Amino acid sequence: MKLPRSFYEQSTLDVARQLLGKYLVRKHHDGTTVGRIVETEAYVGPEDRACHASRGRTARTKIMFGPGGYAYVYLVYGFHNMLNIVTEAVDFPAAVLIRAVEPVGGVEIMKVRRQTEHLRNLASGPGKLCQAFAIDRKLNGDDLCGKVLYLEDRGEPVSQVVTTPRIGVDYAGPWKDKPWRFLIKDNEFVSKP
DNA sequence: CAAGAGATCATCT
DNA sequence: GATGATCTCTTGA
Repeated sequence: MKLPRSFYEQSTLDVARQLLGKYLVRKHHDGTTVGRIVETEAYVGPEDRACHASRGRTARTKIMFGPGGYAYVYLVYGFHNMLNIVTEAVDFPAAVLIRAVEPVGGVEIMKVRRQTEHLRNLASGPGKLCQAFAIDRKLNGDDLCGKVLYLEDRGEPVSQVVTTPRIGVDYAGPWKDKPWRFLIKDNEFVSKP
């Protein structure tokens, strides 16, 4: 049920695709929050200029050079935390950004954290999702095979998957057009169609 | 509803 | 010193 290390050690595009329909579980002293993943993006290796690790191994990116199945959490724009799942083998830097989930458990906690009553606005975007699930940089490097933050397979197949270019990476030159964003078709909880 | 501005800070040059 | 893997609010039809 809980996804094992071997799941994360597959190729990044496969992991990004297969994460759709899986469940994100976050244990916190306020309570547990659970969401069904409906949108992901792949950031693949040293060549991909949209991937932070394309600028080399630094204090921030070193986690991506480690083994799969660890959390890479960082802050963008001074406000928003982004949750990524490190993939592939040691020394191949890659990760999958979790962009949106459908709220499933702990919805009341999410409403308080997000200051909204609207289910569709709780976790429909990478920054919103982190706020709803109380994920911040303190979770950077956390082991997803542990007990605080992990993913579950509940045996639910995903009907149809759509791919698009990734969001917000116009600076990435030829890499910006790669169809490496994955969404569940017609799902109302994605960040944008 | 669509478009645009502003917020704010860790990270790398 | 510049720059984001974003969000929210305001503005104007």
